[in-house]
Amino acid sequence: MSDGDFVKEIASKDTDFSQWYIDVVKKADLADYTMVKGCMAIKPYGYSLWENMQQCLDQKIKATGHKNAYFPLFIPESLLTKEAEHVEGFAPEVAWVTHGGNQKLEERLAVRPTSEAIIGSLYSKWIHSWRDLPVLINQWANIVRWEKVTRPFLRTTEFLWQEGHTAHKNQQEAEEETLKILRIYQEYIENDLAIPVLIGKKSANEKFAGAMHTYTLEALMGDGKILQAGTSHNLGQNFAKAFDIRFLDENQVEQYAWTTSWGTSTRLVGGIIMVHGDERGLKLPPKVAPIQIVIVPILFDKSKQEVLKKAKELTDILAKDFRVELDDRDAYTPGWKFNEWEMKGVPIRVEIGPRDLAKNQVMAARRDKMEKTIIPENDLVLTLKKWLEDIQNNLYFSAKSRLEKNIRFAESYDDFKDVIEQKRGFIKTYWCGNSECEEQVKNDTKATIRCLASEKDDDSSKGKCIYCGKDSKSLVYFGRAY
RNA sequence: CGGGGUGUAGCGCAGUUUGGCUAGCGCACCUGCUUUGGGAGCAGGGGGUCGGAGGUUCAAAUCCUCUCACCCCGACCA
Repeated sequence: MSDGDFVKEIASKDTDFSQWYIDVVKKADLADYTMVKGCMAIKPYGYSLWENMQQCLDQKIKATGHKNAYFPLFIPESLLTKEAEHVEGFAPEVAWVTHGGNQKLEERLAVRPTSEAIIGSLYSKWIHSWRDLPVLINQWANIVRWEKVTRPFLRTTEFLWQEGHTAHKNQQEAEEETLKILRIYQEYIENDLAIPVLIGKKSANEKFAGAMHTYTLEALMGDGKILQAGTSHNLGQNFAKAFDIRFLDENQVEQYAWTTSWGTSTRLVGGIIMVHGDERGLKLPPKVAPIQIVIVPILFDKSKQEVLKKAKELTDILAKDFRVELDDRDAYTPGWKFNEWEMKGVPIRVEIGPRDLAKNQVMAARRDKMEKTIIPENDLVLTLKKWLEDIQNNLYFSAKSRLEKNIRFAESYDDFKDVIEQKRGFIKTYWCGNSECEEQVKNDTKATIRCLASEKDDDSSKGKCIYCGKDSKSLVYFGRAY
């Protein structure tokens, strides 16, 4: 039997990836469209997934000495415009508040597209001495960016994220922070979300507006396109100078602080869908799945009461170790439920019916491999625990092997264009460091430099630029990005 | 902003060319009975005024004018 026999509600992943993506978002009950373009409602199942993701990352952020805080949604125009490169980068996508009630405001207010400006202006009040540093703050917040093309989770007008903002007493400490966060992000995205990433520095064209440099994590999606999964910026003293964040150091010398900022967003929900999903729908990594195990009782008239009773007992037992749900809805047949929970990506399904009752066993099915196995009741908790770990690893390693197969080396620009047209994925190649070459490649192929693989004096950087043929400064990864 | 397309029930669509009975179908929804180990069956039922405004006509989902929204391609773009 082919998948087509089962999948009645979602488009084919192979032939129509973007429709498949939209279908999964809607049918798995993650989110819904609203009256405002680009603004989605995140439904309970999707939000629960986000909450689990938040929790995983929040723990890691806090474990490294950062504290959460909250800053305002509105940023006065005069504040936003203080860092020139920053404004220029964000101006086209800022939403403005011009009226309070019926009264026109003296100065219009930006709805934050990111919070460097508002936080920078406050840090200037809070930081006076080297003893005040470092300041290590993170906030979970919503952000608005007026994008022309929007897609649920991947690029929405309003989205949820965390943004860290830190201030340090010297360049080195700021750089260490930037890299520490990069590693935390990598751990979170690879271990918790099971999404393998390539990490590295951004080119000047692609770095954050106003940053000294940006580190990024780049992930391969199911259609060969690349998703930027998170970024960590070393802002140097640019923002400290713009927002006047100064302190007296140990030697009584006045200095500007060195700041960093870093963020990951609900976009990663889109990443989870596009990395792990298949023809049947979502496939969720156990560590963040809202429901890890669903129990479907198989009900016949004669045995209904006993089976339900047993199913409830099992649910209570499993609830001590897992996020578990009993699906005792009467209106749907087991087959219908199987398909629905598969679409929603629940890692493990446990079936219990009269046959199992008699033998003190259950039937269990894994979403990742679509295998059904009988498990004796006595072994249940241990087996399921092992399965969840297994599924988590399996998702990661299959994604990892897909990633590795989709990093290709391009010898010539013709090769490069062929690969981008036909296979996509990452292309590893040399680059001279000139923005114009990067720009030309983008115009020709829509591919951009996702990140640098190595730089300058490193031997591995030596080669000829893929576009102009001159000596290269860097080995880089190109790809078409979301 | 340029080119193309689509708006009829929650979703997907037919009907529009050639105006005419109470605007129809599938899925979903509600009620009841029978069912339930891979998307159940039968019976009954609720829901739309045809994107909006104006016009032509005895009569408009259908023809005309204007307008709005959305989608695709291009341009733009963390």
